[in-house]
Amino acid sequence: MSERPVIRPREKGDVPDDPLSRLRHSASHVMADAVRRLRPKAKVTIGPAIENGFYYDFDTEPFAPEDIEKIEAEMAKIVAQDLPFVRKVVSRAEALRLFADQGETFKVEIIQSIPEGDEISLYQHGDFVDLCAGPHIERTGQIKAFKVLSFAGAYWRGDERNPQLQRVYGTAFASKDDLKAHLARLEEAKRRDHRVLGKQLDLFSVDELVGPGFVLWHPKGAIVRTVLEDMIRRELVRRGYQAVFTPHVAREQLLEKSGHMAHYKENLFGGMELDGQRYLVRPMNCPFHIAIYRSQLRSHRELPIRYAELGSVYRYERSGVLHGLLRVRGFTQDDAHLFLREDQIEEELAGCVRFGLDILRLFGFADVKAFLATRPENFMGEKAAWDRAEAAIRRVLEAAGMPFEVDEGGGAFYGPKIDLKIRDAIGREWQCTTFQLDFQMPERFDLEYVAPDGSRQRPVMIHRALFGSMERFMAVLIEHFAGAFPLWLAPVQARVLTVSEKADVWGREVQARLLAADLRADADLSADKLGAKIRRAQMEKIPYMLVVGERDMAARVVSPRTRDGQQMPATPLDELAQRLAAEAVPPVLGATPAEKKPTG
RNA sequence: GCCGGCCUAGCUCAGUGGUAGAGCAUCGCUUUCGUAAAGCGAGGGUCCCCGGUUCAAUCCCGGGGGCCGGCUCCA
Repeated sequence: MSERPVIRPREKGDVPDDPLSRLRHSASHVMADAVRRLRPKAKVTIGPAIENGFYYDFDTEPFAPEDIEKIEAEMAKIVAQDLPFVRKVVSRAEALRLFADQGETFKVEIIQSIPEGDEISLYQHGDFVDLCAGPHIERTGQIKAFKVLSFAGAYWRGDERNPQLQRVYGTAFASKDDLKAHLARLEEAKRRDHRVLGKQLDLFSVDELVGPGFVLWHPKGAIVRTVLEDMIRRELVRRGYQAVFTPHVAREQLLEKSGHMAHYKENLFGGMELDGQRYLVRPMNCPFHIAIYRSQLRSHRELPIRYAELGSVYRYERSGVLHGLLRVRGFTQDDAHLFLREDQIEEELAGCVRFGLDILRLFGFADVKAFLATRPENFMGEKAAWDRAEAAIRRVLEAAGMPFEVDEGGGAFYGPKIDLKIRDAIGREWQCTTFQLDFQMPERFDLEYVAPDGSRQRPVMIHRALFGSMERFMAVLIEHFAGAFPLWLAPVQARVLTVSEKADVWGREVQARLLAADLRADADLSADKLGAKIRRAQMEKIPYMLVVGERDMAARVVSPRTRDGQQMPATPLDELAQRLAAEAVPPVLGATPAEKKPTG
């Protein structure tokens, strides 16, 4: 099963034509004009509006950071001139001549790729003419709020075999306030960056010596992960899954059989040869679970079989793509493989979707969208089976009342799949959960079960992961909660803060009582003043700060304060311990699962 | 992998062709304090690594590594 990428909002294909996109598209023309004024030799290519702004790609020398202001200043002049955008339809020959004369070889290439018979239009403002389908705003003066954001290398037509161009990113909004709000959102996202918070909160690190893309979970990060894992394990049992453990290394033949050697070779990690045998570190768990399935003859009565494992896998990812916990080279999937009869597809998928939604809701991810990827050109297996499977998926999603989009032909060659996308606290979308139907692996491994009539039948597989990977989900959670984990997840749930040394005895007793109530509690008995202790605890985003001074000690109470700065009335220790313990229990999942236990 | 930027104390960052600094953290002493930083003092550096230029390199040049923004990729 693949670890799915983050879906960063991005336009592709169709040209959007809402007013804001139109404004941004026009702003990209103005930017291209500005760059051409600054660098007459720069060749222009394309410059579309995108989700939160626009970009334009140029064939020119790389830009330097100080070019941002220069380009902005030049753009401001063009805006101030309030030039009209003029549309003009020209013949193919005219267009070709115009851009060829200017040496705009990329534009010439674009014109040549426009289907014969399509209208070719130009948009001009001032002296700047661009090949463009439009539409645009009326005048440059309408661009009231814009900003050049960054530079990047980008390949011509997005193909890395093509020359690399210089991309300039910018954004534009209808008003200065909107722009300001957007820049504030960018700041907020930066503030929540899991890489920054991971360091500040001492959750994890990546060490150059250990290797890029390999995560070291520090004690506090390990607590969060353990809580998540415990919750998963508990739910797996409730839903009829069986936990298995399998090795992280295997003989090369296993991955040859699974097709990974052929289809996944460039991502395989660390081959080694021992005793004349070649071994590889695993990039996926499925072949191992399949090996367990194959260890004995299976009856139709046993199905569905659901093997689950928090399976660590290693994949070589190109160095430039690594990113915090979101894109790593070693990670642990909350993986499971279901082996079923074809007539069980619908019910099992429904169970998977329910399971996934239940889990996601625990973290406050209520806005979940599904994406159904259907049969691609080079599909494997029988068309009729695909049709049945896709129909089953649609029924499942409809029954679950889930909005879903269809990605026609976007499925893997071995089967259709469903991905769930969640929206986090500041509106960004992430994809973690995935369910993939697989007709191919059972074939490759010649999996069978004995049908009621005694015949040997081939099972279908479902690969599924709910968190996707522990690493990725952790990153999403850190950013979603901005590091302030809910009580049940917080590495330190409560910290005792003594006002002075005189309360140390009581402070220790309070901590002991909390520990006895299964709370993750520590105590700050340092010689610092209370204000400093509070500040430290605040920065660690500890949910409860329990202030104890001499007054509290005398009354056998504690004075709690929450991390949102709220002071609560002094509370007797026992009462507080019970209350916090009750509040710290991991949330219970929804309806009792309907899945039946596999018969043993 | 590709384009660009960056790498200085544990962390965040100043800085210079003549081998280096701040704040926080750490350690010691003083302070015993009631809701977001008490005071004083001390220790701490292969200025990412390897080569080159130079009388002299943390600084300039070349190569390598890592990180960051993108691109490409993510069966």
